[in-house]
Amino acid sequence: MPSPVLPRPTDAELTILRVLWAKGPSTVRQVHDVLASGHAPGYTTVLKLLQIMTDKGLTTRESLGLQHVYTARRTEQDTQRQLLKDLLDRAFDGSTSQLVMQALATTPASPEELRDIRRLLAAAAAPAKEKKP
Amino acid sequence: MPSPVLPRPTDAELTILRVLWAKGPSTVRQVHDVLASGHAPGYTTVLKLLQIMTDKGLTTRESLGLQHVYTARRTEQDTQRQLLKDLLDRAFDGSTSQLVMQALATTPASPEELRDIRRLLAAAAAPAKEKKP
DNA sequence: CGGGGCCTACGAAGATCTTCGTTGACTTAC
DNA sequence: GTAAGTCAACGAAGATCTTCGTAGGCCCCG
Repeated sequence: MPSPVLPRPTDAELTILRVLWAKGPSTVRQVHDVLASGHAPGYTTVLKLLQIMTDKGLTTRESLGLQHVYTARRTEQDTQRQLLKDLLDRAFDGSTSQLVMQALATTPASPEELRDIRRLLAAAAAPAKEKKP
Repeated sequence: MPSPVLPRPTDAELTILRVLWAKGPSTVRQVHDVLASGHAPGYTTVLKLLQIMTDKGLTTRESLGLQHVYTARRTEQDTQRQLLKDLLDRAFDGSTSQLVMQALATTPASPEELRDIRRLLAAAAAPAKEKKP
């Protein structure tokens, strides 16, 4: 039985996870190649991180011939929510509205983003209507 | 001139900062007493953290007789924005609207919060009216 | 067969974070 | 003036995070 509650991914782990989310299940080589840019970790570093993440339960691993294919265990959205929840508790005393306000104050959202958010707000305000038959 | 860019506070540091924000400039003793609950760090731990934070520039220190009084260097809001910006870049690919949507999806905001957010949205959506070229 | 190129595994170094024990200085109470 | 309490400083232990070097296995190409 894996762990029911997964730890918060560290910075380096999150970097790896983002590749897995973007590219889907990948080998160490594939992840490493995607990250190949200015300040990229070495191949064995990526390998080690994926091993550790698999130990922690953040990823799963299957053998494909010689290589191993790693898959993110939680979706990007779930992880985003976990990180937000964590930040909410640690820095915003649980106040979602404060968090949202600071977020909007920090980066002036584009009109499209504002529209999206407004739409979401409308949905959040009237969740009862979303009942499925 | 101090440091132009302060490091992201760690978890334990944030715990201390929250006390400083809530109570204002405080001595080690005062911070420690506020934290006195189930899983609170010892006195010397709080002291050490405040020393480190002062080294990093997260706090400042003045002598008051024998004791030292520590003050948070950045406001709570500034720090919240820093943390949000950081999370935005690390986990949301810079998309504020995605972040806001996840935040709202995670914790169903209360009607009051929704109203606050809507009001903020209105303000954010119409900043152009303030500008008169 | 033998070498070069893949791959995983392992261990360990170095950095950072969190914690606290101990020490020595000063202050107050007897 | 001595004892008990409070305080800052220091060092170091233990945990975690990030990085990589090295070793060994497998495969293909000559």
